[in-house]
Amino acid sequence: MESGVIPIDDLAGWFDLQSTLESGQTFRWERADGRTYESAGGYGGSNWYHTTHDGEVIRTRQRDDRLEWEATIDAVPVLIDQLGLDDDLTAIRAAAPDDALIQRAFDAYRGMRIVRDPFFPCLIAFICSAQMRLERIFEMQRALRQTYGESITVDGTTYYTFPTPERLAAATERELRELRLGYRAPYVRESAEMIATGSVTQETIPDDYEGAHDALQAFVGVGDKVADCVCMFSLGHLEAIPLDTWIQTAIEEYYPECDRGSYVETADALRERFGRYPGYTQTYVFHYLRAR
DNA sequence: CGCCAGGCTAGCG
DNA sequence: CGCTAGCATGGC
Repeated sequence: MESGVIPIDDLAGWFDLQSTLESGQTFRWERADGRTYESAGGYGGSNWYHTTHDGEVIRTRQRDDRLEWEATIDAVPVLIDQLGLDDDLTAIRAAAPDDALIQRAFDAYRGMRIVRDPFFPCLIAFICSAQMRLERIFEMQRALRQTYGESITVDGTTYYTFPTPERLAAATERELRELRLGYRAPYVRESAEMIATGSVTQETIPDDYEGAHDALQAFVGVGDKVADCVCMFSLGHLEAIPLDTWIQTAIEEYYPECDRGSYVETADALRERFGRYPGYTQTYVFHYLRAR
């Protein structure tokens, strides 16, 4: 394995690996101790995480101002791209609206960044996310990897890639239900099939946010909210504001005048309140409300 | 037991 | 268009 260090002092606005990976943005990084989501360690912990990318294994952990990595490739460009290390978090933090809830959320998780996941695993994870707790979404993705992914053994440890669209399309609904995907099983299978057959793919999704938000809903199991999650956590549209149950609660309690009835109009109204980087504000507020 | 969790689909008016 | 029943599973 190759290895290296990314100095965090070189990044604008600090970095926190644990809150970035355990805030419900991504479900493709496993913590080496096998646990997930705030259990054991608390934020700023120095746990190892691992994932696979293009058939290569990447491990990383943070120790204070050093992001250490070990991988079967040079992981630096992958980490920079997928962990948002190029985002100017100093400017994003400075532009956060002067609003009590938003300021508290940004202060609570300094260094949390928005991930950029590969398209297919992101799509499948958020199709699975409907009416599910974060821990269960993670368990479902792990089950998909271990059942349909390819195994890679490095230094005596076995890792699993995320399955290809073709492999998931070839699974049966019954098999997917046996992995406890519930009513999401046919959504996963059919959406994978759409990509495998080429009827809708990442390449057919428009480049602009609104076009992408609409086009993604051609997939089965993808509505306004899941489309916004894929826009933000894979396609880089940081103006997306997924309206989930936690954000709906925030609207009721803090921004009732933003409730315009429909999803799109409410999201537009909330964008006016969330400042220059709406997706970052949304991600911090979501995580703050959910994890407090 | 009931309620809820990063909602969506299909069917109706 | 908007509205709603039904949908799997597991934690509390």
